[in-house]
Amino acid sequence: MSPRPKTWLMKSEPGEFSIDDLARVGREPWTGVRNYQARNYMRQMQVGDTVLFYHSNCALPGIYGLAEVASPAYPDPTQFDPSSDYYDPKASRAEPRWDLVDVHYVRHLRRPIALEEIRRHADALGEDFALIRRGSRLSVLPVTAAQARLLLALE
DNA sequence: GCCAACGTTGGC
DNA sequence: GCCAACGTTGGC
Repeated sequence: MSPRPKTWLMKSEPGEFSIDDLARVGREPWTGVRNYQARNYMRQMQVGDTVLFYHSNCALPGIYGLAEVASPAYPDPTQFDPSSDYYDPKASRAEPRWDLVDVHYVRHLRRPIALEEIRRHADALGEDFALIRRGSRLSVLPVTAAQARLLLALE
């Protein structure tokens, strides 16, 4: 049994869904993850785990806020919806492929922690930090307690 | 089971 | 908008 709560980092394009959007709605199902490794990490999540909310594909990529896992993993309904961008014709309700968790808003960071700043601490963060591992595009990834402490100390 | 082609991610 | 890196697909 690993210590709880754990910390995770989840990426979202702010043009699609930003920390401001999460603050407005309060709670949101994290739809659209279509990568097996990211899905498997969501399956490991437990209610109460901390989420570092990361903005990708934007002017200043980085961590913008904190959220919390609000549900255990369950099938992502968008995989069944032919009108959704995330529809997966190979998934069925009997045999779903993709899971998600709900997250709820905790707070904005006092200031964003930019990717560029995070990179400057690459040595301390270590090789296992997938966010800055070369070539890694994982959109859901685990953060160790030490890494989380270091990152949040930058705020 | 190999691997080329293709689509996607995401920083810059 | 470019492009490197990666994951998936499908022909063989």
